[in-house]
Amino acid sequence: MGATIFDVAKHAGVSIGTVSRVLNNRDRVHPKTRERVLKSIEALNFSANAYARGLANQQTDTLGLVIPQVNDSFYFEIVRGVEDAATEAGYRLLIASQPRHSEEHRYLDLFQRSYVDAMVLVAIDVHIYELREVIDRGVPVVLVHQNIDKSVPSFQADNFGGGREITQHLIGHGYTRLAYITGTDHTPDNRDRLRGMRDALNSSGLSLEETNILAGDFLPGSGYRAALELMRRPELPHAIFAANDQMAVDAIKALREHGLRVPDDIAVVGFDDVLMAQYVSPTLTTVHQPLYELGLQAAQMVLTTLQNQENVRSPALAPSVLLPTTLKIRQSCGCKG
Amino acid sequence: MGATIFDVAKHAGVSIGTVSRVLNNRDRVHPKTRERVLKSIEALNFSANAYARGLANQQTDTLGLVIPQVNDSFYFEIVRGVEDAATEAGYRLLIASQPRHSEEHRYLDLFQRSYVDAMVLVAIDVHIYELREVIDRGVPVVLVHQNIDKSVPSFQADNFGGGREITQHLIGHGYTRLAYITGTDHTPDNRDRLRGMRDALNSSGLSLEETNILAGDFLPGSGYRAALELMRRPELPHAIFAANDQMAVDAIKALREHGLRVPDDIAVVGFDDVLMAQYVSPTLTTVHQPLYELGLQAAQMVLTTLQNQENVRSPALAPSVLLPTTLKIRQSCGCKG
DNA sequence: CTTTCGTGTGAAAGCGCTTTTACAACCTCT
DNA sequence: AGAGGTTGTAAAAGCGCTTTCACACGAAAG
Repeated sequence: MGATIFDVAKHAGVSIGTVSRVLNNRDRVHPKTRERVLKSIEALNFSANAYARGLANQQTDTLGLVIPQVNDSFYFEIVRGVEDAATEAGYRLLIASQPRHSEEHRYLDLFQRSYVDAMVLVAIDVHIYELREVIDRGVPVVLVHQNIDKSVPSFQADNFGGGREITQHLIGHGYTRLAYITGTDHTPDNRDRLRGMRDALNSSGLSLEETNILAGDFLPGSGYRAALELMRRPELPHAIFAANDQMAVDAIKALREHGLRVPDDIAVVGFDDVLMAQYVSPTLTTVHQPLYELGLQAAQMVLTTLQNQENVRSPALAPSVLLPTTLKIRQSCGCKG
Repeated sequence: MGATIFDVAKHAGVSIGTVSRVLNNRDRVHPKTRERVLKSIEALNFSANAYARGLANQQTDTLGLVIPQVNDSFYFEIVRGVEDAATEAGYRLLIASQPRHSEEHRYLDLFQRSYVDAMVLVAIDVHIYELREVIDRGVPVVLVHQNIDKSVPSFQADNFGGGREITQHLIGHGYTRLAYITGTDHTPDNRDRLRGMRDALNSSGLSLEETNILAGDFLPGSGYRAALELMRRPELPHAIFAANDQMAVDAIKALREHGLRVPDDIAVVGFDDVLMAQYVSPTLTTVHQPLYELGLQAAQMVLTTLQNQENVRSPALAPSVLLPTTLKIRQSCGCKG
């Protein structure tokens, strides 16, 4: 048990009120008194109990972060961004994770008890009315990698733009017959990437045949199966665009196992730019997502909202920020590596 | 602002003390009264304020976790383990990160203010006297991937055993001239892996020549340089053991760029079993570290200590747990893939 | 020399909860 | 029927802090 504000007061020969005022630079305290209090704080190695403070202040300087429970570390970059923003602003970071598509939202209760001042939700399936409840309580919320309602601010990578850009790149190679391996169907990530692909094709007078859309699920295995399926066809596409790197790598594996050369016989590209993309052979052309930035900016936004208390509950200005992706040109599309 | 215990009391027609007793299953409450209180809690959607509770209880059901600020996501698996253990035990997780070798320990102050009940420190350079202060305050601490003092419990991967095992495997291939690319010199990880390697060699009547120990730093780039250095020698070693996968992959890159085939001309193995090890070509033989388990068990241990308050401050029984690593045999050592 | 005003500080209430203390109400014996 | 035990509950103190309120003091004004 460390020293309390009471100990400091006694040591400095003042009242606890004065110590508190020194601590918070509230009101005016005589310079000499302040000096004395500061010395006592130093001497006793005093540090104000955040919980007592939270109770008295009705705010806790704590940011709640929810991330999906995934077995890869894809989301960790986002956490780093959020952590940096929180630390920067003098906030603590309380973390909860939960299964990606769980209906039960433990963290909502957790965060309510813990009185987090704001929340960042990463790729979490949540209903708008649950969020409204939180927001109406004065706790600003921001979504990352998810966008369920216009009234809740969100930060996402520009999946559409990324999908379009990488498709344009494939078209630039002269490929006209393209195939797409989908992610889980209902996710906006998957849909937007596909939309981007279609947009690029259409702009070039090309189109994506329905039969060249292969069902995948973002997980390893489905990329492999999709490639097998394509190889059963009389005619191979020129290039495959997989909704994420994991499936792209898997597809390449299947193709090579059947004697096809990538990118010479068929090009394959992915999405995400996971670390591994640089190390597979051939190195994988893909779209980089600004994960760190996403986390950083989302957290900064929500903390700023908090500081300008005014508009927390105003659904009016809920920006939906799209951060640009970057095309990472490597070997698997046919470019020199 | 949610309902308070006072609101519940009024709604149920009892005193707040009774509500508290129901909440904590303390003392006996008449079944009928309990029922009534429970209903009111339900009706008002009441959830006890964790901060008020923390203040009254002098404990906060919060576990503090410190992880190094690294730009790769290597430590994320540990975080998952810790998070699972915390959730399981009904604890919240407060996360702080800091530069790997920073002298300044923000988190100590942070955690003191926040009154975390226990702390898990991952790969953090910290002085024993700083920890003693914390521990003497009754906050149990456990170290992961670090072991600064016998009086503080720690969880580590068995780097020695892992280094020995993979070296034995190389020897089994018939390789006798081995080289080692070091990590940052002073880390125990690096030292133990090297010790393990030496041990295996000595047991087979072999030895590691000093000139075959190349200075690396765990970072990409140094593996590349070390391989270049080796290729300048009149005679190549049969195999290279790099202190981590990153450097191993980099070394392979350098070797291949100079026309050497891995593993035919020279074998290369790593340590860590990062995700990428499965995707490089050739796939990388390496040592898997039980990261999730490390985090899980460390957190479980520290929370158990907390529950059996007795021995928190007793330096007597501070177990130093070594979790076994697993050899991941892939292609880069010369085995069939 | 009294009145007014600003300045600095102490006393005390309150944040939401846990826990101790005290005491009614009801039983169970003799 | 009264003494002695249980049981269930209310009342109140306390956790460490912030903040309001009031007030003492000295300076400026009348």
